[in-house]
Amino acid sequence: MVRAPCCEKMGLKKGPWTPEEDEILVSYIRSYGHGNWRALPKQAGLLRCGKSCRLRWINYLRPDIKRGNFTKEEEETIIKWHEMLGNRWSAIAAMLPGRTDNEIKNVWHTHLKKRVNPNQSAQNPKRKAQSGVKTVMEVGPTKLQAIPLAAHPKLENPSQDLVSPSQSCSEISSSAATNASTMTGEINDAGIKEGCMQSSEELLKIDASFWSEALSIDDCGMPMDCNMSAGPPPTSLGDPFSSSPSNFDNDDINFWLKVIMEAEDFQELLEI
DNA sequence: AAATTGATCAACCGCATGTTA
DNA sequence: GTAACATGCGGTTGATCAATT
Repeated sequence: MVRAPCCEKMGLKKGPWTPEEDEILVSYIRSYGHGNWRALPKQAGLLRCGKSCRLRWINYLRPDIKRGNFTKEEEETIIKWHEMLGNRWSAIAAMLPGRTDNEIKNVWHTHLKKRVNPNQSAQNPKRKAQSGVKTVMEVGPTKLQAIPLAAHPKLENPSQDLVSPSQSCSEISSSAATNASTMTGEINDAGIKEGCMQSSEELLKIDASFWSEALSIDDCGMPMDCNMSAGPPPTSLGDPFSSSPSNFDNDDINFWLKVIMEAEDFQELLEI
């Protein structure tokens, strides 16, 4: 694969954004959206690379960004999910609507990791493999595959649906936040496309990006359109499912997510 | 008051992966 | 099947500010 040419060569600006630049970016995206980040700065008249624009928008200018200190609940949520997912900041961010992966990453490195490992320096991801500490996602695909399907709730109650497949993403975002903060609530299907999940084995191949994508709002700060009756989302926003056809069933997803989220720790998962 | 140290966080970088032609 | 391009992610850096000496 050939990398895209580096944008700095073109004499583009780097460093902190000025209020003027912010205004230009915001007003452009409000008017035209961001079909193509690479083309956006040129069209908007910004001397920035698309990557920089995207980052600025996502981490700072998006209308739904939540400002201010993290609450106790949010911090607990981060700790809990970090325990399970490792440094999958975008996936963790999906559990905290209004918070960005960058922000969460910063909070983790500045506050939370000290709280979790007071005697240790940060768990260096490059050393993670050596440490013997594995996250659910790392171990899951091998261990969790052994979970007997007989435990599947669908077999006991085929009509049990935890959430309507047509539930809007905004509802999903808020309920995801609730679930994430309590870590024990009912798990919804996070807007998963109806009928696209068919086998629980397939689910176990799932990566944390699923959490992020399925629960996330889009880059414009607007909830991604998960209501299938409304048709596919604009191609510019990307459809996490269209390019990677999955064969999962909503109940499978519900079940395994619930198992994972309700487990006190990973050991508990292994014992299931 | 000045210098030093530590904490914070916005922004950048490189890479992986997905998409398109 | 492959090259070119677009996007997203996680790690890291550096500027800034506050606290301490």
